[in-house]
Amino acid sequence: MKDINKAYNPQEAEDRIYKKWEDSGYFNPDNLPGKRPEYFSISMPPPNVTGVLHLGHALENTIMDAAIRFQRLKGKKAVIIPGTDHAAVATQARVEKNLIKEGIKDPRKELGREALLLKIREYAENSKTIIIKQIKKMGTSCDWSRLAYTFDEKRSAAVNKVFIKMYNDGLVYRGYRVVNWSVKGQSTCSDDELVHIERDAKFYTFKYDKDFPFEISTTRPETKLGDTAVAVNPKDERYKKYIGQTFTANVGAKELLKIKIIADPEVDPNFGTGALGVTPAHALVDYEMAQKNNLAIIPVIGPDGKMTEEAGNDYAGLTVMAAREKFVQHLKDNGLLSKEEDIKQNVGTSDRFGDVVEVIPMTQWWINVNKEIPGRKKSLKDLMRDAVTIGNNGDKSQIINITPDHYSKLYMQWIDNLRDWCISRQIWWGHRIPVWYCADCGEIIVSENKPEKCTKCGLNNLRQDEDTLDTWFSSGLWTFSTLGWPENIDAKGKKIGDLKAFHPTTWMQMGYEILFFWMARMILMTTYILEEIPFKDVYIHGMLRDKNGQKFSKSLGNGIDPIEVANQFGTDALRLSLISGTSAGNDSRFYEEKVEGNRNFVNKLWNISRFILTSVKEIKRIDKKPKASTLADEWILNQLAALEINANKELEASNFSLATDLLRAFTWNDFADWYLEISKIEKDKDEILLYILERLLILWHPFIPFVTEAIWENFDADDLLMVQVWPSSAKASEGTAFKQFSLIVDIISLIRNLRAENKIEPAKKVNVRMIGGKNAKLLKDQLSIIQGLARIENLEITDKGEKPAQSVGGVVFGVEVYILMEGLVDKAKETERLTKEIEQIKNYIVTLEKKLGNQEFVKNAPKEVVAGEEEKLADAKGKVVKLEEQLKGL
RNA sequence: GGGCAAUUAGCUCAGCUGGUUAGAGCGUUGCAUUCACAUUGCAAAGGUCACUGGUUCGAGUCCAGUAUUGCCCACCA
Repeated sequence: MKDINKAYNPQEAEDRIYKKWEDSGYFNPDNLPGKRPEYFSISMPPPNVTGVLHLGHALENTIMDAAIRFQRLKGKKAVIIPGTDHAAVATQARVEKNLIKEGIKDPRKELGREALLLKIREYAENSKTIIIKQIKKMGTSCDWSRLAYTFDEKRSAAVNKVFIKMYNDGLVYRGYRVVNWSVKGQSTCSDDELVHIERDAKFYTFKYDKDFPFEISTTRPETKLGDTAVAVNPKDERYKKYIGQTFTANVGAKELLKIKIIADPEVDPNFGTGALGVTPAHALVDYEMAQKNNLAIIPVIGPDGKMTEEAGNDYAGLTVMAAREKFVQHLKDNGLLSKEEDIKQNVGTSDRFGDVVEVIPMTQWWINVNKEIPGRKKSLKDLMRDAVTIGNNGDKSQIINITPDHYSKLYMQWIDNLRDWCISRQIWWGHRIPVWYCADCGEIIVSENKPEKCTKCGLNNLRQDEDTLDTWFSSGLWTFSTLGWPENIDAKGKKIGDLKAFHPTTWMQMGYEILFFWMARMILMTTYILEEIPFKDVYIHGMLRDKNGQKFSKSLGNGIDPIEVANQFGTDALRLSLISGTSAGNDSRFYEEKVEGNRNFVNKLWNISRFILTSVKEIKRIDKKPKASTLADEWILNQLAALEINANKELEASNFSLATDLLRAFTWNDFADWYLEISKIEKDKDEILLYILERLLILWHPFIPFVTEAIWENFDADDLLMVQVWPSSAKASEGTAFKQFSLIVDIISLIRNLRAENKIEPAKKVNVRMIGGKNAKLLKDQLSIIQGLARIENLEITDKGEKPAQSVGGVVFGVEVYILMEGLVDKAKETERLTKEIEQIKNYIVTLEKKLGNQEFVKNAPKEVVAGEEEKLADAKGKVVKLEEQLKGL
């Protein structure tokens, strides 16, 4: 007899089993056994090297791994390409913060570029090591031989290539425009990197000077030193006469302000005075108005967050707040300020550095999203739209399918609002922009490596651009840069190698919070570079929250370390907790009790196996479906077949939670509670037990890979569980076995009640003549009654007489049972219900037939309406047939 | 201001294209347990599917409106 532990011990099994998987080489699709014509590839969203994995990562790993293990079992060439992300700003910000804690006041100044980069690299490498270890702990079956990093040599080469191509196509340009500037981080950030917060502000109403004809209102008086216009609504009678005029105003700036009165329909006449002071240098809207009206741009705030010389001697060098106070004082002193109100204001803050960003005009690198791509007749924006609507290049097989569907609306809305993407950053950790400036002639050379000499003047006084690229630039290339782009494009421009084998990737999962950051950028980059979509299906998962529905966050201190949970309850229990009871796109709560319950389930499965493996005569694999010799056998095999079909269906549709529900119901309720109990009485079920167990292990494997593989070790199998063949039943019938069985259960239930009420003597044998035929749905409960009975030794149910007419019968516990059909207690009720429903639908059919028989209707109604009605009719008729069959079966 | 979602048992959540008497896990209550499993078993209680209308032979499911909650976007200076 096998010796198997009483309880499953994940600590003992997990590391050993992961190593076994790794050693097998099966994480690499090239090593998978058998012919595998179809591929299934997943790019792992690379975790940032800013620290360790959190629960969200654990969720992602679980989802991805469940998907890939399922596909691997299904015989696909399945691969997860793993990797990590250098996360430019995020990582540098984190390391700088740490250094400041250690007492270095200004890390950039004190350490300099090289030394600081060294520190960050050290931190990143350390982080990477931890992250990889943690991913392994989660059981994720990714192909480590293809491990990538957004900042490694290959990915850097890809980044440079793409930048250069975009530059040559005129999509990347260098331009002087207003940017979002984090004074604290001393870097730009893109529109998406802003987090809007509401704060209290003062709203001032005043005149520029005493000669100015009317008042304006603002929350940023200090920026008024750089105003070059006032915008009013063209319909506003108060100001109509001024439109087109230019006034000069003395506000104390370096030069007199020349204020042109311009008309803009966007100006709300009812807000403030209805006149808006336009500061092109320090507000995006104002900047856009300046572009339209050809206005001067006067920066009065510098990148250091202090007032510039343009602001005038009184203000230059002051911080923004100090300048504001001073300017307001100036207005008060001169009787120019007429109102000061408290209002709520929305401001953008840097998501990484946390400070309120200043809008400042600067020369930066941009990606033009509206310009036509040479030879494509489309802009990048168009490509991004096409990918989720008509398909890339109008090819319907190149449509990205987003689950849940409504996120595609959000995506489209984002594209509509998309402006040119500012891609240069002034931080140091990241891909340096491959652009060289000639100090002698000012030539700009775009090149991957430092050119020997200037292409224009021939001198070699070249300096590389100091800036680095937005981290999402490299992330956008992820699906193809990890598959060997650009080497894997041959001379004819055809894909070869991994790129051919696995791109477009099959499936992608991500949280909705990076839909714009990442998904959108991947679509942009991939459709542009490869003229292909990056992935066919995107599964959007929700966010995990704590027990009270709060977000997990460092500041709240409610974080849960997934590794700790895995250590305590086992990785399988953790995985099951993350994936069950959730649905795509919706947030879910995570709490310990849930994990505990799943730990219990994992243990249950372990014990089911323990029971089977220790009680069978010989542990062996059963290839062919065993023959059912009793009703119970027939029933459970039928249930299993149904499970195989339905679990497969749900998994194909990425309904992970539904699949686990089905599996759990079968495993615990049908198989353990019920069939195993019967097997203790009805003997000789070794084959069926082993057959079901084997299949159950495969079906469960995508979700709880460790325990299933651990149990599998007891089979004398020639290969790992992870590469077995996914069972696929062609069909399951609800056939007679199912019905008969539920009837038998009902009988036993009735007898038990009669005994309990002393209507029959407990020891007396009974002849079954009728049944309390309630409802098949109660089956579950009734099955457990059987189990209860199974423990009563003296119970015997027989009908030694001849088999009654109009009866069904079968063998339970080795006892023959016959049930008279005519005595069904609930037959009348059921008949009534069915009759009523049939009648209802028949009425409907008559209505429909009348409608379709009406020539007028058929002639006048649109084709699809008629077709729809016909479909409804067929549907209804089918239902009647089904119901009538049911009625007959009673 | 614009948009997207959610509202189902005490709690956390499922419920696919409308079709038997709306489900699970946890929790609660009672009972059992030398049996593979106390990380157990059995049973019970617990729901006008937010509200109001509509479509339909039939609505938790589709539509409209209301309320509440959450999220995203946005230049009210």
